[in-house]
Amino acid sequence: MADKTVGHPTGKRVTAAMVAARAGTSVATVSLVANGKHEGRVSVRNVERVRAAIDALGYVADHAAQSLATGTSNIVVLVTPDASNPFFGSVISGIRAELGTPYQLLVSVTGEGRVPTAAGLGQLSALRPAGLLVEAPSETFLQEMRLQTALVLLDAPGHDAAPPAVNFDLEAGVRDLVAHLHELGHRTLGYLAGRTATETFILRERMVEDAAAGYGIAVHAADVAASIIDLEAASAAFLDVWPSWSALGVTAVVCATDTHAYGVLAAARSLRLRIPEDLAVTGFDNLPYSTISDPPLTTVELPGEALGRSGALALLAQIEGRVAERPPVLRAPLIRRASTIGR
Amino acid sequence: MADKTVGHPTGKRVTAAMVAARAGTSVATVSLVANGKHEGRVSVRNVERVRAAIDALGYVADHAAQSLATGTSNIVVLVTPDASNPFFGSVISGIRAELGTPYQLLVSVTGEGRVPTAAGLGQLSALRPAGLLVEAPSETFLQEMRLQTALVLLDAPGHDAAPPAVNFDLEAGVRDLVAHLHELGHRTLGYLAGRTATETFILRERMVEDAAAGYGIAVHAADVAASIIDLEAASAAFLDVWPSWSALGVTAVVCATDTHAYGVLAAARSLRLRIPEDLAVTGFDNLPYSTISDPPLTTVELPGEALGRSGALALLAQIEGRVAERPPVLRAPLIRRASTIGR
DNA sequence: CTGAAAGCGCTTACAG
DNA sequence: CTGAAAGCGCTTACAG
Repeated sequence: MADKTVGHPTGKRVTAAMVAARAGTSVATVSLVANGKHEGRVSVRNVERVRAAIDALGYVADHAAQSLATGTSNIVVLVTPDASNPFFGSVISGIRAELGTPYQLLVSVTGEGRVPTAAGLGQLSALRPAGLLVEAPSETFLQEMRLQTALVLLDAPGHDAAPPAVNFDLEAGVRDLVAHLHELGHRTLGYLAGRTATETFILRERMVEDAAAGYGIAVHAADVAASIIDLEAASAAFLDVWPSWSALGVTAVVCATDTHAYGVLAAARSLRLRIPEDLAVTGFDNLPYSTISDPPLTTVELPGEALGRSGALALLAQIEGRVAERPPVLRAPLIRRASTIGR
Repeated sequence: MADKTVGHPTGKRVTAAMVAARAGTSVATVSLVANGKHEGRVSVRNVERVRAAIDALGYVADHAAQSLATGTSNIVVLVTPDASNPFFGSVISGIRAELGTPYQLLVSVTGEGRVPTAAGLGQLSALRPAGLLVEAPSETFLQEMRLQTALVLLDAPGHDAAPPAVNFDLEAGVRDLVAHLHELGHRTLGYLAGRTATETFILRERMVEDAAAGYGIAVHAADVAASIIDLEAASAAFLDVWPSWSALGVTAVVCATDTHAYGVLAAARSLRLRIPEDLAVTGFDNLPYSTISDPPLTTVELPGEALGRSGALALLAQIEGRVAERPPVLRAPLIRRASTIGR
């Protein structure tokens, strides 16, 4: 395996022409065999010779040439607003698990939670990707985005038609969350969110407010002045808003992500607030760390790996022209832990 | 910005020929201007007309054609063994911060902590990447890898010559860690590691053992039977090994990563072990979660973002043929928290 | 079944 | 300063 390049000086790129020469066929035949399109078109003898030559030389079709000739590529691009959130890692895992080897996953981080620029979109389009997966897109992004490429949205509530989107069923989870807090006696909530204009975050907040309204619970919102999801920024934002929230009688704070909630835990500790006695805290995600945080975090679980998997499957169906079933809506159950119910 | 494609039916890819037609020049001239190689070679008038046409049509050079013609591409590939570790996210952030817009970052996860296959390497090479960043490579990987591409290793201890590698100065951090544990009275350590054959993990273990030997401290090692860095797998591994460690008199467990340490925290809780009174726990990474874990985690900080930044800078120097200074060795300081010193 | 040839959309000597 | 043309390495009708 390690000596694939033996027989040819290293540094020389192996081309179809070299394979053809060795196999004693034309380049066309090499292409047919290399792409498995030889059934009934290439003699068994030549198929074998070409295969042997491919193996011996370690030939892999040049990606650029191939994609120029076919007008497409085997690159799947994941556009994501934020690489630092660990939720993102599980989504990648899920995508890769379903995508398999024929495709290369290109992660394009729009950066700092911002919308990709027109130039960025141009660059993406210039790659002629086989397909695009766009995570938590903003409204603006969706408008600017009109590529002629297979496209699936991940966590883009309100967009389950065209392009297809894999979404979470936040409704049930949020309802359970608010009911849970109500049952524990909370009547005034704080809601801490990131400042990104991402649909899914806007929706989380609205859903919490709607559910709370049903119980006559008041909700006071505050934004984290950071473009990415960041524990320390969330901490600072909470320290900032706590005096006013405290005066308003806030007894529980619902955070847009677990990471925000961790920030609140850290801040609350520095304020010597007891959790949940003085303040209950909840998140969204159910990151693995929520089991070992102090205290463990009550949260609405968002299955990132499943999101990635379903998205990849939907995209593959589209790429390969198969009839795509409507992507699933993923359950987002409430996980009750000590940050609301105590130990 | 949103109507860049106005004037031409959407779905039509804009080519240099279309730009040339509109500007009234040849394609060659378009190429020169688009690539900023027009100084003293294209009349001011034509530069302007081409630029106007490029803007009007929203032209972006086709990536495949460009890379076929030039023999290279603007893709930088990050090869990483594990996307689920949040440490990885900070490395990506750092890389992107330095790489800037001219390059596209392609993240190739070798998957499950394994070495990439020969086929995988072939696929990478077929992309003609501008450069490769390889995170925590295994020995095998380095042997199979002989691409004619700019290459920088990240966290590849013992490989700071050629290819260049950005490494952590683990020595000092580990020495401080072991001294710290010794000072607290620990004389028998457990060492919990992942099973991946990654150099950096092997080195961490050896360094701990060496430092411990200096103090006459015994070290008992155990492996997590999971190919990726995973809290729950680490938890299970610890539950498995604890009876024997306990019998051996282990009073502190050093973990190869913070994530492993979180697993130990979770397991210890289920065993009702008090930390650090019954068992001290430490990690490597200093993930943000280590401040809000129960208890907060003593750990050797590995600056992931800085790793990514330095790696990207070294790679850019190589790509652009600049004289590269030797990449820095990054400090990895010991962070003392309650998981060893108590509250 | 087979191969010569056109074409994908660029870049880059080259001749003018 | 300018453009015609070759060439990058494939794939795919097409003619045989």
